[in-house]
Order: sequence, then C-alpha cells, then structure tokens
Amino acid sequence: MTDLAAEGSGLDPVRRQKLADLREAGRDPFAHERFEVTHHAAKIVAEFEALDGQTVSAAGRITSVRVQGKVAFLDITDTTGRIQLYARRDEVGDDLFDDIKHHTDLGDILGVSGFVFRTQRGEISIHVREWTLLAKSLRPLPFGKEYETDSGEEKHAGGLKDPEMRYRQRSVDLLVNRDSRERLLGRMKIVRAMRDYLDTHDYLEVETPVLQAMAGGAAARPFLTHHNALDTELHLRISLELYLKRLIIGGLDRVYEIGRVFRNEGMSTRHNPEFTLMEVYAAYANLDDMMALVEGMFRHICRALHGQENFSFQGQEIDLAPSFTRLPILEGIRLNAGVAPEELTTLELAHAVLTRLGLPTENEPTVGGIIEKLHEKFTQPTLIQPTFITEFPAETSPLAKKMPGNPALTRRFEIYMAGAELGNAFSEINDPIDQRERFAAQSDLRAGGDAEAHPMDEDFLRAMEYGMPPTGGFGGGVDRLAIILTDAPSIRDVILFPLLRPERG
RNA sequence: GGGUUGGUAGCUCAAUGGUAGAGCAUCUUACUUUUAAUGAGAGGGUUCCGGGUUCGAGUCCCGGCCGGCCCA
Repeated sequence: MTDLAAEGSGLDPVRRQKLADLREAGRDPFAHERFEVTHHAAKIVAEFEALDGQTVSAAGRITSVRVQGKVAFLDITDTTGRIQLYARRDEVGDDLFDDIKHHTDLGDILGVSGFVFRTQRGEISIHVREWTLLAKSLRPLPFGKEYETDSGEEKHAGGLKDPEMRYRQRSVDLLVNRDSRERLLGRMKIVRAMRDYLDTHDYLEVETPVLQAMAGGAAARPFLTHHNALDTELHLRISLELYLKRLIIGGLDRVYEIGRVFRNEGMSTRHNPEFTLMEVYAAYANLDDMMALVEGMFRHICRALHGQENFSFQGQEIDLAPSFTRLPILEGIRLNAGVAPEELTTLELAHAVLTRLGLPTENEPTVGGIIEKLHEKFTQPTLIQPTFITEFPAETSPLAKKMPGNPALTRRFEIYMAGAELGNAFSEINDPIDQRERFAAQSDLRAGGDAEAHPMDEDFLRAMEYGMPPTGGFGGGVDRLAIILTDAPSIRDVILFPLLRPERG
C-alpha cells in the first residue's frame, strides 16, 4: 500500500496514507454507491422543534473538526448549509472514533445518522450513532475560518482569493467561497425568472442551430469550424435572430430562446467569448410592445432575485419601479456631447465633429457608426437608471424598420442600466426588398474590409419573401444582466466556467 | 494588441541585494458539550520558468508562461 502514498502524484501523501489505512481496515470510502439522506442541514435547523430527539441522516463535506478528548465535534456542510455533529468515544466505539481522529480530513464527504439535539452551548446538532465515510478528499481544500474579533467585526482568515484559481478551479471556489456560490446561484435564478416571465406571457421556448453556414444577426466576428462528413466550413452562431425570425415566418407567433452564442473577440470584465443571449420575438407587435416586455421582465427578474424592484450596483441605487426613461440617440448626443443633430447628417460634417472633439476619424466610414461612437463615449456612461435609447441610425441597424418620415433612422432601441448596454430591440424589417437592400449595403462594407458587417443571407431572404408579419423583437445579454443584478465586478463572476487560457502541460 | 500590476509552504500573506518567515491548515500529544476550541511539541519551500548582473538574487536586468485591472 505504500504506492498509494507515493510522491509525485500531486496528491497529499498524508491523505493517501489515510485512505490506504482505511482500505486495509475494510472501510474503503470509495466502495459506497449511495447514501439515504433524510434531512438536509438547513431543514434540521429550521424544524428543530419537531425534530428534537428524532433520528435523521445527513451527508456533506467535513468543514471543521474539533476533537476534545473522548468527544468530538464536527461540522458538515451540505447544499443547504452547515450542521454540527457530536460523537462520543464510548458510544461510537474505538474504530470509528479513531477514524475521526486519524483518518478523516477537512473536505471528506461523510454520511451520518443520529438523533437531533441541542448542545449545552445551544447549538442544534446531530448526536452521531452511525458514520460512513463516503469519499476521501485527497487534496486539501482551502477552507478559511470565519470569526468575530473582540470588537464584533466579522473576519475571514485564509480561504481562496486568487482569481485565477477561483475561475480555473470553480469546484473549489464554490465549496469555499459562499459569496461566489450565492452570486452564481443568483444568475441561475435570473435565468429561471426570465423563463417564468416569458412562459407566462405565452412565448414558446425553442432551440435553433449553433452550427451555421453563415453567422448573422449581429455585428461580430464568428468562430470557424469544419464539418468532416459534409466537408464544409461552419460558423458558430453570433446571435439567435435569423432563425427565430424564420419561426415567426413559419407561424410560431411568440418564440424565444436562451442560448449560448460565440463571438471571436477580445475578453474583458464585460466580455466572454461565449455568452448567453436571450432573444424574443412577437408577431403583430412593435417596438413599444418590446419596451413594455423589457420593463415587465426586468422588474419580474429583479423581484425574483431581490424581493423588490430596486437594488444597488457598485454603490449606485438603481430603481426599476418607475417607467423607464426614453431618449432618442441624437438627443442624448446633443445633451452629453453638445453636438447638434444637424452636424451628424453627412460624413463630412460628422468627421469634422470627431476632429473638433479630438477623436480619430479613420475607421469611421459611416455617419451611423460615428453616431454610435459618440453615443457610447458621451451618453452611455450617464445612463445609470434604466433608459431606452431610441432611433438608431439605419446604417448600423440592418434588421430594423426605418422611422416613418426619416429613413436615416430606425425603429430600434437599446436598453441601458448602470452604464451598460443590456439589450437591443427593433420593429423588425418584414419587407424582403428593404431587407435585401440593407444586406447589400452591409456586403459593401464587408467588401471594404469590415469583418463585422452582416453577410448576405439568401436563405433568410427567401423565407422572408414568403411573407413575414410585422414583428417586434428583443435580444439581451443574460450575463450582463446578471453582472448588474448581482453586483458582480466581472462577467467571470457570473459564468460558472469562464474562458481562460489553457494551462500548459 | 498596448499600459499597469501580480505569481513565495495546501491557503492568505510577510521578507533594505546578505541564514526564506507568520497565521490558518497538516502531523504527534493532552483534554467527555466544543465552536476562531485550548495547551505542549513537530514537519513542511524548484520563491512560476529560463537566462544575466553580483562575492551573494525571492529581491536588480532581459526573455518566456499564467493571471488581475485599465485602455484599444
């Protein structure tokens, strides 16, 4: 059995020896397949009055051990919380008690049964009768210690702080850092609330292809891959839009998808190369209906997470209860950059504006692109409370209906909160001739070297040519919404396994 | 991609260019209601990797690897 304690495996030799000893004594922890849990930790605490003296069984990780002579106190933590165990040598026998002293470690997974009682110090506990080690932890887990200082201040010693290890080894982070766990669970709650809201409003959840011959519906560079059997290049989707609209054309009047999309771009505290997008489409609805949908859905999600319609992000109070502000993009630029809409009518004038403001003019071949740039630079940081920015330029909105009476602008909005863009909506183009012209304009940009310009999608156009009802659509980033609603410093804190450069070796 | 900052014991962190330390964790031991248990003792290091400067490098220089933050 000495090979089990061998060096060089990266495993703790002391723990390997303990495992070897347990196996030799016929108590191999890894031999167990299941364990009947009758009560979780939180339930035992919550229902103590009824359970006092009753026999329960529970399972979890050992998170603290305090042996005191011939008695031992341990804490196990399960998915609901922590419960204390109490064991006496004269009751459990020498073998088991010596296991507690010599063969168990923090992080081991334990199943116990015993009766519920309260210690002299008042802590609700399980008085151990039976004890089964269900798995041995062969690497030390960095459990910290929480305690109160003399002044009553809550402190934390040790633990896991290294961000690289928290993201790379999320299993450990989840076990050790309560706040990581809570925040990630909060994200799941957000997704569930989103589904609740859409389901109860008669939207049908669908699934559309991730592998696509052509990646459209957004301005972004796709990931490329290759299908061997068809011997063809495929793209990973960058949005959900065009397939969901095909379903609208197909007579599914209210559809949505919550799905992973992939954009081959930089990474930051706001960007992960794969992220979760929610898109929803409603036939016979317009932009204003989408605003109502977003307001209602955001409030519903906030209530599900926080129990109220306001919350704080990085110290700023954000209130979703009042009707969301509406601000045309050009009006925002006038207010925040001091640039009049008339100065943004031709490329020449718009370039002059950039020069006046000390901004570079190269790589800005369209007035629409310049308007969006000015908006991002001057208006966006001011948008703390929820705000709909409306009337985006047609040049940067190849899938949105034009404004009646002003073909340079579109029936489109973006929703902003806490200075971040959280979603994008249009009254969708349903005129296939208009749509073909927009794609053609994008193709010109693409030919000019803009890798993010929208490709000509003949298959989608053909579908639209059969007739598409007037439709409102909204798409929003789930991760970004989670960042803001859970007050996270980085997108990596709301994604279970964020992308990191692979470890070598 | 650029700037900046970091990588030291299992974890959290120290260490003027001069013997690599502490707390928690670990091991031994005492202790029959503890809870940051406590007392006594012990072990634990490729200072991210590779070069260079120096009598001497965790520390300074160059290159690389992997992160954080800011910017594009």
